[in-house]
Amino acid sequence: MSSVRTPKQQRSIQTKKRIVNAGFHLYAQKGIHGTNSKEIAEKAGVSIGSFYSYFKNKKTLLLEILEDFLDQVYLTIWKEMENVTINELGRNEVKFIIENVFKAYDIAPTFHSQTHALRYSDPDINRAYERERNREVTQIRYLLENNKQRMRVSDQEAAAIVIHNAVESVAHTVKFIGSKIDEQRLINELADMINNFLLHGSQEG
Amino acid sequence: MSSVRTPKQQRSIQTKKRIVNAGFHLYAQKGIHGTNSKEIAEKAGVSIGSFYSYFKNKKTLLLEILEDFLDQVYLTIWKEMENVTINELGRNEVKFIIENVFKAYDIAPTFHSQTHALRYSDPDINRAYERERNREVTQIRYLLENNKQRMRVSDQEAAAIVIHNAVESVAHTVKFIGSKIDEQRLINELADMINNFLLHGSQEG
Amino acid sequence: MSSVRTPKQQRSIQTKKRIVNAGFHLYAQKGIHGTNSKEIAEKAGVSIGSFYSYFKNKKTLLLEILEDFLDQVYLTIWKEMENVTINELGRNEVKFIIENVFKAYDIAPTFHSQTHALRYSDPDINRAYERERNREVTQIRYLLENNKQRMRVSDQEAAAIVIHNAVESVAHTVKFIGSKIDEQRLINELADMINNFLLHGSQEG
Amino acid sequence: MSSVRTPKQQRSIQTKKRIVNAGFHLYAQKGIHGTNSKEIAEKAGVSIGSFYSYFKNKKTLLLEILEDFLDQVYLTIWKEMENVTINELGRNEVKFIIENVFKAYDIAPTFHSQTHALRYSDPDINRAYERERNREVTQIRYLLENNKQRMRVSDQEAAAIVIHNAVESVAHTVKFIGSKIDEQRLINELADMINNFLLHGSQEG
DNA sequence: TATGAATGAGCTTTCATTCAT
DNA sequence: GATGAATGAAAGCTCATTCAT
Repeated sequence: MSSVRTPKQQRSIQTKKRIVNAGFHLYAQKGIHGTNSKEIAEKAGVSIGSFYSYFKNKKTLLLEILEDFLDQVYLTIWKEMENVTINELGRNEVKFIIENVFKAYDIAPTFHSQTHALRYSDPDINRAYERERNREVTQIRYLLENNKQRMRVSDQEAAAIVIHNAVESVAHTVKFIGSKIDEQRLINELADMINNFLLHGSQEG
Repeated sequence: MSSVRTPKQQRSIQTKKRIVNAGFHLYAQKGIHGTNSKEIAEKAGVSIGSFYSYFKNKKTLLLEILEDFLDQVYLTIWKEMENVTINELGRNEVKFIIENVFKAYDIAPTFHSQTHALRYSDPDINRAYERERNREVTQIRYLLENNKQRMRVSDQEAAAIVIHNAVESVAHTVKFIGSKIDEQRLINELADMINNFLLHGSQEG
Repeated sequence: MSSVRTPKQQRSIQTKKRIVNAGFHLYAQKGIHGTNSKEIAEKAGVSIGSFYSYFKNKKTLLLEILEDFLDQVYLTIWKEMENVTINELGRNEVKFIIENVFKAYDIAPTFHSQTHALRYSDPDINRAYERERNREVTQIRYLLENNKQRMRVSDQEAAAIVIHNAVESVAHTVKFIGSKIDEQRLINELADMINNFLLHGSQEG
Repeated sequence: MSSVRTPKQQRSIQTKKRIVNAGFHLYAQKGIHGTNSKEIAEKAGVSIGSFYSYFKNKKTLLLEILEDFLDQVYLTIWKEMENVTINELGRNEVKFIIENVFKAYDIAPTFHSQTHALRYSDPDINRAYERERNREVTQIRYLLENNKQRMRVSDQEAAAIVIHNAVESVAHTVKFIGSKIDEQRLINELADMINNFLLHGSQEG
C-alpha cells in the first residue's frame, strides 16, 4: 500500500536529506511553481524513481520542507526566551521580540512568502501554518498572562491574535515586498502601537 | 508587433467588458488555476481567437480584472468618506473603517485571496496591489494629518503603514482562513489597539 | 466543462475519422496495451493536442472504435436475414447463421479478441459487449419464437443464451486461438448439437 | 546467464511456495495489474531481491501460479470421476459434470477471468490454458468413447471440443459477467442440449 | 545468499497560444 | 474582423528490474 520508504539505513537517510536540501534550495531559488520533481531529483543527484520512493508525491516533499522550516522560524523567534519568565514586558521587550520575528523572516524569504501564499489555496499548507501560528499565539498569551497585573487587555485571546497579525504583517511587507521607508521606523511604530495597546487596553471595557 | 486591439468602437468595448466579466466570475467561482482561457471565451460568448485579439495573454486579462476589482475594494472602504473631512477620529470612526475593510473582503474572497497570494511570485500582480496599498495608506495619512492636534503619532508615514497592515492582516485571517474566535472580538481589539496608538503615540518621541 | 469537440465542420469530421482509423489499425496491429496515444496521433498525422480535443481520453476512443466495430459484427451476422422470416429453421439455416458468425470473427480478430478479453476487467467495454450480446440473443429468440410449433424448447430465454454462447465460444476458439482440427468439422458438430437441441428440447419437461 | 535459482533445499522450496501463495492471493484480491512485485515480495516476507532470485521475472511467477491454479481447476472438475468408468452417460451425469465445472469457476473468479483474458495477448498464458483445455477435451472424449455404443456422435474429436466450449462459455457468462436469468435455468438447457446431442448425434452422418 | 536502494523509460493529459480559413 | 482547429511542450508518477553492499 504505502510503499514510501522510511529510511532506516545510513544511505537512505543521506539520500533523503539530499532530496530535501535540493528541494529547499530550488524552491527558494526558482519558486515552487517553477521547480519540477525531475529538477529536484537531478540537483539531489538522484533518479526520479528514488525521489518517489522517499516522497509519495511532490507535495509531501514540500510539506516536509515546510515543517522543518517553520520549526526553524519558531526557534529563531522564541529560542532565547524559552527558559525566561518575562514579567516586565515593556516596550523594549516588545521590540526585542519584533526584531526576532524580523530575523526569522530573513531565513528564506522567497520560500517563506511563497508557501505562506499557498495557505489560501492548499489546506495542508494552511494546516502547517496554523500549527505554527498557534504556537506563536500561545507564546504571546503566555506573556500577557504573566504581565496581566500591569496591563489592561480585556480579551486576551483576541488581543494575542491581533498582536500576532500586526507583527507578522509588517514583517511580510518589509521582507517579502519591500518598503520604501526604513525598516526601523516601522518597527518603532509597531512597538509603540503594541506597547500602548498593552498598557491602555480597551476603552470600552 | 502587438496586434492586440485597443477597442474604440462601441461594440468592441462591450465585447471586452464581457470577457472581463466572464473572467472575473469564473475566477471567483472556480479559482484562477482552475479556469482556462477557452472557458472564459465561451462564457463571454466569444471565440478563443477573439479573446486573444482583445488580450495579449491570460495574464493581461487577469491584471485588468484585478485593477477593476481593487478599484471596487477601494471604493467599498472609502466611498462614504470621500467628501467628508473626519476631524474627530475616535474609536467609533476607526471601527467604522475597519468594518468597511471587512466588507471589502466579502466582495470576492476567493479571487481576492488567490490574487493576493500571487503577489509573492508575480511582479505585475504585486504592482497592482502596491498601487492599491498606496492609495489606502495615503487615505490613512490624510486622516492622521487632519487629526494631528489630538494625536501623538510622531512618524505619520510609518504609523499609517503599520495601521494599514494590522487591519489588512486581521481581515485576511478572518476572511481568507477563518478564525476560531468571533470576528467581532477581533475587530474590537483591533479598534482598541489602533485607537490607543493614535491617542498615546510614541513613547520615545 | 466538457471541452471535447463535437465536430461540425468538414475538417473536424475528417480529422476525427483519421484518429479513429489510426487507432483501429494500431490496436489491431500492436494490441491495445501496446499502443499509446502519441503513436495514434502520429499515425493519424495529428498532434497529441488534437487527439485530446476529439476524445476525452484514451478509453473514449477505444469505446468509440468498439461500438463501430460491434455494429459491423452485428450486420455481418444478421444483415441477410433482416427482412426475412425464417419459419423453416432447420440444420441448414443454423449452419448458415453459424457461418455468418465465423465471417464476423474475420473482420478484425486481434482487436476483437483483445477487447473481448477486456470485458472482464472494464465495465464500459463489458457494457458495449452486453449490448451486442442482447441484440444477438434477441435475434435468436425471435427465430425460436417463429418456429416454436416445430420445436421442443421449454425455456426459450435460457435456450437462446446457451445457443449463443455455444456458437460464440467455438468461433473464439477457432478464430482467436486456432484449432488443430478443421473449422468445418467443428461447425458441423455445432450445427448438429444446436439442431438436435431445437428438435428434441428438454427431456425432463 | 540465468542466475535464477532452482530450489532444491527444503528452505528454498518453502520460500518459493510462500511467494507463489502471496502472488496468488494478491492477484485474486487486487487483480493482476493492480499488484506489483514489491507487494508480493512483502506479503511473502521476502526481499524484492530474493523474489528475483526465485523468479526470472513477474511473468514467470504468474505462469507458475497459473499452472497450479489450472491443476486445481482440473481436479475440481474430474477428481470424483478419476477412478470411475462412467458407462451410463445420461443427462444426470452430464449435469453433474457441468456443476463441477461451475464449482471450479468459483475457486478464484477474478484471477481466473483475468488470466483467461490474457490468453489473447500472451502466448505463454495461452499455452497454459491450451494444456488445460486438452486435458479436459481428452476426458470428454474418453467419456464419449466409453459410451459410444449408445451414442450417435460421428466426429468424436470435434464433438468433444464443441461440448467443452459450450460448457466453458456458459460458465464464463455466469461466473465472470453475471447473468440476468438464473444459473440453474442455464445449466438445465445446457444439459439438455448436450444430452440430446449425444443421443441423436449427427443428422448427416 | 540476502537485501533493498536505486534506476529511468514510459505514459497520459492539459492548456496557452497561433494562424489558416 | 472573427473563428476554432491545431499545436506541442511540459509535468507528475509507476514499477519491473538490477546490483552494490
